[in-house]
Amino acid sequence: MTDETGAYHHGDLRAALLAEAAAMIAEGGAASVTMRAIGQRLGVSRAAPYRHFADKTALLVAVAAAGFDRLKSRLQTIDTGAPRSSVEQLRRMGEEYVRFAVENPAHYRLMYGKEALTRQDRPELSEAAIALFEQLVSVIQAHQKSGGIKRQDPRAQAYVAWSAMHGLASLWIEGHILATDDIDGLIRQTTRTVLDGMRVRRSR
Amino acid sequence: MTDETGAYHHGDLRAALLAEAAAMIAEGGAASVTMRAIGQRLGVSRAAPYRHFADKTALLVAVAAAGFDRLKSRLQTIDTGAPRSSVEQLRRMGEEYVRFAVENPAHYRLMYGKEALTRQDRPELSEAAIALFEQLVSVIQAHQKSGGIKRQDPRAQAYVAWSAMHGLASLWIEGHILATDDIDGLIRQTTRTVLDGMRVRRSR
DNA sequence: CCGGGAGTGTTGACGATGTCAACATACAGC
DNA sequence: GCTGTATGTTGACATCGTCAACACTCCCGG
Repeated sequence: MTDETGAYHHGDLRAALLAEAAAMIAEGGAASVTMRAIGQRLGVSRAAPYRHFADKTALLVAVAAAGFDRLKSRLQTIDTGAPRSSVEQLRRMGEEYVRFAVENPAHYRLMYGKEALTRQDRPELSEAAIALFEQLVSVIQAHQKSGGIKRQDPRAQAYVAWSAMHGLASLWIEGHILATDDIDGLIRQTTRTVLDGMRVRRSR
Repeated sequence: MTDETGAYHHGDLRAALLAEAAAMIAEGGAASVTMRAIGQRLGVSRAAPYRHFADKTALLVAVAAAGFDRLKSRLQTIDTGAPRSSVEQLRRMGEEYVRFAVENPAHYRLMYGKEALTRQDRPELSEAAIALFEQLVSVIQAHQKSGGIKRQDPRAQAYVAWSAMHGLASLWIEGHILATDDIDGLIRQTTRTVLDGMRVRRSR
């Protein structure tokens, strides 16, 4: 073995904790993650996780940050999977963003639910979110250059787009959207509306 | 006394619990609300709240629902405060929505944070949120008739607008928006972008 | 007027949970 | 092989939500 993370008694408990916590979140929500429960599922004692994470919050923050990384990778695939010429691609990224949330509701909730995590700043989590945001900014800048969307502050535009997608994902996850049957249609309409508002056009 | 809620020993503990819980949420977040703490602050025992609310969740749900009511009233003021002729009014409603969230971050978080509240359906909370949504639908319908915005499914359009506003509020509250200095400008840009995407126009 | 019942509040207790200190074990490098 | 450190375990404690048993207060019917 001799991984860089170490593999003493258990054999890389740190990675196992991250995976098991993510699994438990998917099964029963973040509230179901208990130091005792996760230890039991991994065959270690309740205090074992404290050798790898300062406290329960640190573990959850790490899981949440991993979620941001996964989401970013998924969007990156779309970003590089087609030419940046058409705003169509930006639209697909938005759709993929919401789809990730719909497929991983509890994980997504954890990523954005600061209340459950901390009242202090958790740099690890902030950085992961910022990386995602910067990716979006870069795509928007590219589309500004190609003339697809208005040449405003790209960061502000990125916040607007992010807000719309995150809001839709959040409302859906919390059960506030009753158009249960056609979430895909709603996702499309949301991306189209926002992009239309960002597009270059003659009138007005 | 002889209120409809009763005023026996304490003198309307139920109302006091709601008010005190809201105050504690504003001061220290929803996590700081403890049955023991709230009892102590009101000079009653830790079990006294259980005579008025089935459990802690029920209390928090009631507080959250009250938040939806307050928010709805606030938007209603704008809705009725000016003629519905201009979409300008819809824009102001959106801005007011986000402003409410920014001014009451912990309360807003509670309103939308299902995780902290329940895994079952809480009809009281759902109904309060739906009432808010229906208000938005009605305003949008009015603007469709006056020709300001596209004649699409008004509910779908309401979801889009709600998503954008809620998303912006949520991102801001969770500290993901670093343009700390000019939140008002960002709010304005968000409402304008979404409304532009919903507007009737010649091109395209 | 008064006695009982319902509404309201209190106390004691229990199980679950996060966390720490003290202790035990196993691996790595000398 | 020995020693130190990384890793894991156990016991304990404080806090929390919640319930059962009890106590008090008010109102209403006789």
